[in-house]
Amino acid sequence: MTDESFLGNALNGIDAKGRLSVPAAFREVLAARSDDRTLILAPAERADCLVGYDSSYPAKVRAELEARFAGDYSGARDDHFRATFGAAERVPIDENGRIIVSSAMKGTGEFDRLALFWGMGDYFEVWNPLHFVERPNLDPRAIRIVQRLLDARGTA
Amino acid sequence: MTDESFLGNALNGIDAKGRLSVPAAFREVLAARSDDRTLILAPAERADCLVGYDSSYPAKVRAELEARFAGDYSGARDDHFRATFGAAERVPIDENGRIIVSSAMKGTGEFDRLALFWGMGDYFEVWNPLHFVERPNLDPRAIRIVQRLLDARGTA
DNA sequence: TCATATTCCATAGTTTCCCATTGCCAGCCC
DNA sequence: GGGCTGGCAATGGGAAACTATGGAATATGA
Repeated sequence: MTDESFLGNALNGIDAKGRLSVPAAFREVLAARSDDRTLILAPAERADCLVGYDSSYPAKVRAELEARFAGDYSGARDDHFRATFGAAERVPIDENGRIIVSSAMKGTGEFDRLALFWGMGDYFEVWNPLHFVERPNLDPRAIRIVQRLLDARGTA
Repeated sequence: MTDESFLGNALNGIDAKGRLSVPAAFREVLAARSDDRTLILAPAERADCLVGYDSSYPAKVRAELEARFAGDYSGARDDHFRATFGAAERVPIDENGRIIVSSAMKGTGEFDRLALFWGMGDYFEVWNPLHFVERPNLDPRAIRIVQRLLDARGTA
């Protein structure tokens, strides 16, 4: 089987109802990894963007966290679980391949009208493209890709 | 199979009669985990909030506690069991998806008019949102999510 | 009998579903 | 090679369904 990694990128619009098309290439990877039509969205740990996974992710993270905090009955353990699960969402993908970006996620990702999907191998990120291109220390070739996508949309 | 974890969050109102809507997403997880229309509410062990879970979960809690206190025949062990089980309640979910928050639980969770549901993977928490946002050492992104929810309600 | 608690019904605001439209790309035929 | 054509991806709008919540009606108990 082909290795199911999230590759590539796409710039899609968020409409007035909060609807956002998931790129077809990513939908295929999601379907190959777990066969229900949902994905998991969560705040990224080190950037103001979102991360997306297939729906097998919560079980994996739960196992990891429980191993890591085995025997730890402190509040720190609880705070970790809070940040991991309470801030994430399970989002269904509709017949047209779209998800609804809740207002909470819109706030966390600081989106306005556009969302940039960016493959990260095991998962993908969803950015406000305007933040992406201003990120320092990022490969300038990646930034140029996004700038061309923005230009193709008509400038902003 | 879809992994049934409690993910996400919701801020709902407690009305004059003590009625509180359980978020639909959590109701689905509860139903998937144990098909009766009730949930268990209990004081949280390490924070001034409540924890909620489906009715198959107490057995798991008991197993965990027994492992944790294996060989411990002190009063501390008994006090833990007292706090965990005696103070818990089984609460029915009505046709509209609501529960009644008893005055005991209102006191334990220190609620006034609003209740914050927060997913923790295997279970969920119910907070007075004003306490949640003041919790030190909690991920600031989680706090911002709740602050936005509070703002959306009209400030308090 | 009165107060308290519970069930039932009503409604407003969203959200979800369904169908239509547009634009792009690939392949095919001429 | 140029142009036609078919399929799919992304997007837009309207209608139906559902969530959260308020109030009224009925039961329950002191």
